[in-house]
Amino acid sequence: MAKKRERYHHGNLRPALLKAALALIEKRGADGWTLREVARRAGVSHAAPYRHFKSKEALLAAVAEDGFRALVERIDAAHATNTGTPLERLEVEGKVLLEFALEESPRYRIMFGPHAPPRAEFPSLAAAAEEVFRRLAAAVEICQREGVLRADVSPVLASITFWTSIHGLADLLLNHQLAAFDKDPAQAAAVGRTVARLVYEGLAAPARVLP
Amino acid sequence: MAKKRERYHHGNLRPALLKAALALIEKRGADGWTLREVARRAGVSHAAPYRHFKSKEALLAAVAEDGFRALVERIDAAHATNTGTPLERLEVEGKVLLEFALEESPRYRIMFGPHAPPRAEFPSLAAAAEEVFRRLAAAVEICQREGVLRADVSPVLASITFWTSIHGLADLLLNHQLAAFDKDPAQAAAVGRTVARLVYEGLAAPARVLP
DNA sequence: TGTACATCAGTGAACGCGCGTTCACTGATGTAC
DNA sequence: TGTACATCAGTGAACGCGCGTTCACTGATGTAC
Repeated sequence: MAKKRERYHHGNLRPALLKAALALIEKRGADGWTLREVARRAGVSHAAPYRHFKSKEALLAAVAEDGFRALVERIDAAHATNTGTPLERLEVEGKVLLEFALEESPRYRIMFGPHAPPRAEFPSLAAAAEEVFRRLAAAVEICQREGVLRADVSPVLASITFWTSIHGLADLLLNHQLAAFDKDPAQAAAVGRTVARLVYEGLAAPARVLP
Repeated sequence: MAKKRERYHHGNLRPALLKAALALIEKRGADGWTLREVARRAGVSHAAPYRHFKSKEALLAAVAEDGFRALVERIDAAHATNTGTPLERLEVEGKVLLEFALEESPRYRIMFGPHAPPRAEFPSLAAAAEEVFRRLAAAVEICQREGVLRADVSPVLASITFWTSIHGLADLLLNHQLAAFDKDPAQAAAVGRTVARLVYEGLAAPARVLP
């Protein structure tokens, strides 16, 4: 931040730009941020980023890509310390997803929000995202095979339902639509657990007997 | 559009600005749009909007407020032609919500997205939003009282779960994260029905007997 | 019915701003011999 | 170990742009008498 660069060559500009962009997006939002200010923050002229990214959007895509990789790492790390039942593994993935959304909201928004760069135009971004979805789908499918998630719907639809609940909750929290739980991340996590339980068990009154 | 205004006074500028803003947001996104272009589209100088809105954000808040009113109207209209069971009424609200999100996505985004104007600063916006939430919460509570939704969770948490699923699905669809269902609104509606059923009945395998 | 006048809803010029991108350039680096 | 030279990663000026907001203004409207 404060330290003035004295060398002509930065030496590490690409990652520095990504870091500066993330910090700036954190401050100004997924739009709001400017390429010139990113350069300024990296202590470099405003034209320098063009040596590393062909456009502003390409930089944004790289930020998103990094985000997907970080998310995959989180998931894998959580699995590494927790080799439980298939259902527990699915739970862990949901938990990691929600935590990531809340703790790394600027990145999350760039990965999944309206400003997400078009995956079709950035193949390496698409590949990184694929890695996340692969893990999700696999966990759901195993649960279905093991008879712990209902198997009368396709894995895709089951995954979507799962993913939908997490994303919906995360997004409402991030957009301050659930004002009651805004302040307190612990509260948010508690709501997450309850919603997860309700989606798993169903909102229907349990008294009903299945035919 | 084409018709040139000849009168000095527009006569109906406020609603014309709101309409133009909505159309522009549709085209350019919830950021992207500019006050000057809205004025241009309304066939008026770029300073004219300041007679009706104290700032760009105030105009945006008015657009959101209109959106909430339109949503309330939709809900009430749907209820008027359908006085079914409490559960059916809840279903209808969910359906209307999802339809609104998909059909009026620009408005929906401004109402619930990251660019939603802060409700605290725009009391009439907050009031309009309140009207929607009141209806949602009421429908959920009646279902709980009638024993058709589980009553072992607070109405608030049940509502959040309901709302979360709808919003999550809507937002993922709008952000093109569910690429498979992007093209076809009928498909999207079908996914909506399935997700709703899954959330109602639960994702758990039905074989399990409750203790 | 006519008129004076306050008020309202527009105009257009101006302010100050910062943006994304391009371009010709230059200083630093690293490689071949 | 030294040096020529290609390549790389920066610089800074410039282009063209449109923005949100303010201001003094003016044309139109409507109201009181």
